[in-house]
Order: sequence, then structure tokens, then C-alpha cells
Amino acid sequence: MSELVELTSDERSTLEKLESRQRQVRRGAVLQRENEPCGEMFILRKGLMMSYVLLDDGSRQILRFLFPGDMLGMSSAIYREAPETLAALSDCTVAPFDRTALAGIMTAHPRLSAMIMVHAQIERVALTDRLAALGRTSAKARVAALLLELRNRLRVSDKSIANVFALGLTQEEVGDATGLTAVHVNRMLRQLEEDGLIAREAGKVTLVDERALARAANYVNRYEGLDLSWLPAA
Amino acid sequence: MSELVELTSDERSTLEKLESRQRQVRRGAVLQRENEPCGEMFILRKGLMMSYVLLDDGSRQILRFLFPGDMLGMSSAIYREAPETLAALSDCTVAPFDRTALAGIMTAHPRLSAMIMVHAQIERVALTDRLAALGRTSAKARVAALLLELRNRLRVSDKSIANVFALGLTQEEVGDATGLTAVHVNRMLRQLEEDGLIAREAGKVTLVDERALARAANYVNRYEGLDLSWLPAA
DNA sequence: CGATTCTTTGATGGGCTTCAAAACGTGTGG
DNA sequence: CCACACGTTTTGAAGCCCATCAAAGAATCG
Repeated sequence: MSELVELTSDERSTLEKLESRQRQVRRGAVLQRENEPCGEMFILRKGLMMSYVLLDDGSRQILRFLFPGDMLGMSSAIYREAPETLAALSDCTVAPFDRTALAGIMTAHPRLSAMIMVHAQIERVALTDRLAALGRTSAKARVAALLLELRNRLRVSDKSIANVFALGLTQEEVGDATGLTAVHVNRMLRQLEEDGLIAREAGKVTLVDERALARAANYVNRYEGLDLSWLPAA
Repeated sequence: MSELVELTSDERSTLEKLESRQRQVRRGAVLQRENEPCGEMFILRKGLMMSYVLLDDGSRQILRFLFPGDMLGMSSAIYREAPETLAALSDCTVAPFDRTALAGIMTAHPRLSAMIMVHAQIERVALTDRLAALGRTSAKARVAALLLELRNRLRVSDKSIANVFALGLTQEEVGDATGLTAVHVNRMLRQLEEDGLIAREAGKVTLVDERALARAANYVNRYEGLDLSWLPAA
């Protein structure tokens, strides 16, 4: 959040207190299961997680990948039962907090609440991008968009990442995120490679022609182009 | 918002002031255009609107239908340029307000801000439902889900609506919302009719077997099952 | 009442799925 | 450290769902 605006020391200590408790989560572990009573919310400190839903034919739709700094389970906060499952894709560290803490922040820190809202809106717009991708773009474009999004999000917490990065996902998972089968994801990756847009080696992906990739994917980085000048005073 | 909790007179007057200015919008008119600098936000008072994006092959993805009581353009508030277009599907009345007013509410009315956040989260979950529908369900299921959602949302502001309602959308629009072609939407409506799930007459749709329709559509009403006990005090 | 938009139906084709199986990694226990 | 089991990646073949193209009715509007 400190990347959006300069925080006051008061705000900073409030957030530090919010994140004071920490919990380790193993790869594959589930933090919250769909349709079960929802307990806490979390801030992801380290690692990669995802949220997904299971349809009753057994298929899975990955709704979102979660990166360090993201808030998890905010939507669950307002429902009696969780609308989505939260699971760890790598070993993770999370900081749990409860609804009371959220209510406390909203009462005492208007600017922090506004920034939480800003985060929620960024996430919402990213969701609409994916909605448009699933509804109206080709398999190749969806896979390309996922690669770009993943690289950009990973780079936020690891500045060393440039055009090469570890995918960290199976092709099955890429398929569940893009609405495709693992088989077809494989073919699309192959095509992107043949087209000279990406390269692959030992589980690492290289974005060879990022410009062309973004064009093919209709991709917009939603963490740019913000206007936060209107935020309430600290 | 008064349907979520009992508002205090202070909160009520704040919201009334927010909605004091009113503007008429003709059917087909555009309130906000994608990629243009965003001005105001709005509360929809009357009528039916939609938000959509255009992809560069000219295809359209309708992101959301907007009903009385909904806030429009909240996502635009945080960007310099609007990420989506807002257009009226029927003659509408909207109440415009600016970012300053939003910041003012967040400072002076913690509970109202929390309720705005609740609204945003409901909308987010509804979006993820549609994401899962586009990614993992059949054309028939998507059309069925749209019919159920539309009926339920319309009923909120018009209690007289039961199982019969005016669609208010062209099949082209249904297609742009569900990621299908108008031609295929037509076939799916026909199939739903042949299956005895719906009936159609003079532009009106009847949900004949709502239970079966919800099952076919994997549909969950996200305006139910809320837990708002944690909201900050008024 | 003419014009335009919307709905409906048919025929054809393609993108993606499904099914199947081999090659490749990767972690685990002996 | 090897052997085995299991998950993942890769490739092929066949088929289906939905798109595309086309055109005729129906409805709506000026």
C-alpha cells in the first residue's frame, strides 16, 4: 500500500499491527474452502496463492492469482459462507486478521479505507479484463495475457525479474485460469513459441517480443494510470 | 443501501445530498466512454444501464448490467481514463457526484464507507460468478444464468415482478454479455423453451421451472447470505 | 407504411475438447 | 543412490460446440 502514497507513521503502525500475526502455509494447503463458514481475512506476505471455484461437473475456474501485498478473502468477509476457495501454489506466509480489525480501520483511518477501496477497484477492473478475455478472445490471446499479467505481478515484489521468469503453474492451472484444457494450453504455448513471442526452457518462460505479446493479448496493466489525488487527507 | 441496514437520519441526509442533482439519460446515450478522461461517478435512480468494453477486433463484452441503486463508474474514479463504457439500455435517471464527495463520505461516515465496500464486494463476487460461467459452462447455462440474474435484480426495484418479466435486451446484447453470438443465443433460448424451463411471448420471458433453471445455470443469488454484523457503529 | 432493427432458421466450418498414450521430470522410499 | 511411482508435458486423432455466413420473417419506429 505504501506504493500508492506516502504513509504517515500512524497509518504505518496500524498496518503493521494488522499484519503482526503471521502464519506459514504449505504448498497445496487450503486457507479457506468454498461454501464453508468464513473465518478470517489475510494479507499475503510471501509466496503465490490462488482463489478458485469448483462447478458441479467438477471443473475448476481459477478466479485470481494472489501476490505479496494482496488482501485475501475480503469478499468472504461480507458473506456467511465463503464464495471461493483460497489455496497456496507455493509455500507462503500470510497475516490473518478479522472483521473487527477491518471495521476498526474504517472508523479510525479514512485514508487507509479509501486505499483499501482503491485496491478492491483495481482488482475489479482486472477481473473485468479477464471476463472480456474469456468472453471474446482466442485461446492464444488468453494464454498470452496470463503470461504478461503473471510477469508484471511477480516483478512488483521481485525487481530482479525482467523478461525471464518461472511460471510456477502447471499447464492444468493455466487452463483453469483461462477457461481452457491443459492440452490446448500446451498447444497455445507451443504456437506462441513458434511465433517467436516467447521462449521456454526448464520451466522458465521468456517474453521474447513483449510488445507483440501485449498486442495479441489486448493487455492493459491495471496497476498503472491511477489517479489518487482525491484521497482524503491522512 | 437502506436495504442492508437501518440508516441513521444523519447518514440518510448525507446520501440524499449526494443524490440531490439528477440527470436524465436517453436510451442509447453514453454516460462515460472507455479510454476517455473520467469525470464523475453516478448513482442510478431509474432505468437499466450497462457497462462494456470494446476489443480491437470490434467485438463487445458487456461487463455488467446496472440497476436502480447501483453505483456507476466507481472504478473510473481511481483511473485517469475510464476502463469501461457506461451506456443506457432504457431511459434512465442518474445522480452524478464527484470524487470529493466520495472522499468526504469516507472521512465523515465510516459505516457508509463500509457499506460502499460491501456493495463493491458483492459486485466483485457477481463478476467472479460470471467469470466462472464464461470459462467453464455451456452456452445454455450462461443464458439461463443471465435470465435468472436479470429477473432477480429487476425484482429488487419492482416487487410486482414474479416469474414473468420483460427481457429489455436484444439477443445481440445477451450474446455480448454471455460471450456468445446473437444467433447462438437465439438457439439456446429456443432450447430452454423446448426443455420446458422458460416460455416466451411478445418480448416477455416466463421462468417456468426456476429450480431446474438455477440448477442448469449453477446460479447463486449473491444478494443473499450476507453477514453485516461487523459493520462499524453509525 | 416504408425502413430499419431484431428474430429466426439453415448450412458449413473451425477452434477447442475429448480421448489416448508416450515421453519427461520429480520426489520418495528402499 | 537407484528404482519406482506419480504428476506433468507433449503429441496425435476424432468429434462436438459454437461461430460464421446467408437469408427470410417479424417487430418496431419514425
